Amino acid sequence: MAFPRDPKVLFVVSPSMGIPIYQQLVDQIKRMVASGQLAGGAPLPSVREVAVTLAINPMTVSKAYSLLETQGVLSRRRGMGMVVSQDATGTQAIRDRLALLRPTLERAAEEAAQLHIDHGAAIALFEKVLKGKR
Amino acid sequence: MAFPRDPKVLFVVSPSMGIPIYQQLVDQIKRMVASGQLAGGAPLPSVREVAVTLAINPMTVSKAYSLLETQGVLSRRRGMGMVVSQDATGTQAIRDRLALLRPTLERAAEEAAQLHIDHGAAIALFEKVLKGKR
Amino acid sequence: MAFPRDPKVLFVVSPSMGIPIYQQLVDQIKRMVASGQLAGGAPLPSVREVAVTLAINPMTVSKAYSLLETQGVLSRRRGMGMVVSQDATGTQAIRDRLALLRPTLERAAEEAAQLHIDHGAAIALFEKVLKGKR
Amino acid sequence: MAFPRDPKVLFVVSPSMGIPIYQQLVDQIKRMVASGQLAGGAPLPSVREVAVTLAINPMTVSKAYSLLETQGVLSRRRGMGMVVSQDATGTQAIRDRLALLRPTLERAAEEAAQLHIDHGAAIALFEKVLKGKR
DNA sequence: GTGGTCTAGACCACT
DNA sequence: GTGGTCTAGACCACA
Repeated sequence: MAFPRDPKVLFVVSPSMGIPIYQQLVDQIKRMVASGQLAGGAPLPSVREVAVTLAINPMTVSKAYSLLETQGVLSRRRGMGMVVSQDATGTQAIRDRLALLRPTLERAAEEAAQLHIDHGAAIALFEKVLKGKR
Repeated sequence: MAFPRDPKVLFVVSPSMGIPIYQQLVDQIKRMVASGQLAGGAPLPSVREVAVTLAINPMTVSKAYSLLETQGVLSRRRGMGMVVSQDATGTQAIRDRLALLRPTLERAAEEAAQLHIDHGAAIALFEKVLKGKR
Repeated sequence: MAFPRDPKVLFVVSPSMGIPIYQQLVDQIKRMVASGQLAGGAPLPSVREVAVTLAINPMTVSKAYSLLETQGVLSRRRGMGMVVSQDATGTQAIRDRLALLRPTLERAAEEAAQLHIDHGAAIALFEKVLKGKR
Repeated sequence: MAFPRDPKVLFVVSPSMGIPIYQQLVDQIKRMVASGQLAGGAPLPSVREVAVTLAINPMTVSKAYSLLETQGVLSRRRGMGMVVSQDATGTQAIRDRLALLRPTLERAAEEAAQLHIDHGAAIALFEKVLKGKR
């Protein structure tokens, strides 16, 4: 049990949703890194563990991890599985949390424009939704 | 009291984008109905016409129209083309423009929460993005 | 006004239903002949009149009349429009009302079999539906 | 506890008949779900398999499956094929076998009324037809 | 003229 | 392996 502490990381996926499972994992891990929930060097649960827990295909988890490795967010520690990169350029880029939020807001702005919803109404709705979140 | 001839309805699609063409058409028509640009009873350009104009396959257009028909947004006038449903429940649901915008904003709120971005910062970013739209 | 009495015949069609309009007209007229509501020699409303009343295309009415003429149910009286055939073989065949009802019941029996509904339950449901009709 | 492998599900279609092939498939699968022959979670033969077996185009099969998915009868397991929805509202509605039979019987009752056929005669004919089915 | 159906075959995304 | 998307082109039914 000399492993680097129990990685109490939990992922959630919604199968049969529009977004691919591997993509949901990638986004989720990025957000956890950005918010500091996953610090540099922190270990990630093994591919097999995630696969069993979420009842998904191991290859799907592997694809997510590989993608994040390519992007420099995760590193492969031989014999120890994946860990969050210490301060690689990849991780650096993710630290800008606003940048991660922007794409979705841009899509919302696009939709608002096409629906002829003015800025005030759109912002009001966003505020309402944010408050409803908790 | 003649019918609004020459349906000057124009669609735009971005091929080679991630979103399927038929889906782009579906979303676009829904927004046009929602914004009142396409009123109840308004005729839609024929499948062939759209296909030629956008240089896509008629079946792709047909698929979009069929989907909208099952959703109650469009009605088929046998041998006479498609028209926007008069006041079907489907169309009704679409009339609420804010409701159409909400899902995306909810996703944004969800992401903001996971990123530990506070409400003020999120709203500020949304305002910035909205202004950037034009 | 020397026309053979006002043909108080009324047709009903449900547009945007599965069954073609001309077919609905054909079936309806056959049933009216079978039940005696339209006796031999009785005049039918003109193509134009039916088309205007039901707000459908005259060609559709014409197609129904022509089909019935081919089948010997109607006859074309020059200058007088269509009338029910006096006792042509076509009309004769229609006089068997049960035969007209049979196809639909056969389809029902087919469906009941595929649904594994036994005869007793199917008949019980039919009785219930018949009583509900009035 | 292994999944019910070898889905011995067989479909039959009559090409060159009036009813579209995809519609025949849809109806057939609905009846199989209704009669319990296809339980919730049961896997369906792959699009390609059905296409080869019935010697029809994969897209035709795909269209049937897609329709049943939008109706909530089937679910897509990403990359793993289609299965019968566990207990979706769509499936639920189908479980009532009598309800599936009713529309046809109502049409028959309607026709009987228009033909002035009394209830007794109509039921007698239905019994006769049912017996003739086997 | 309208939309609907089907085919044959290619390519892509997900697991 | 799975289903999804799109194409090009043919034929049919309806009004």
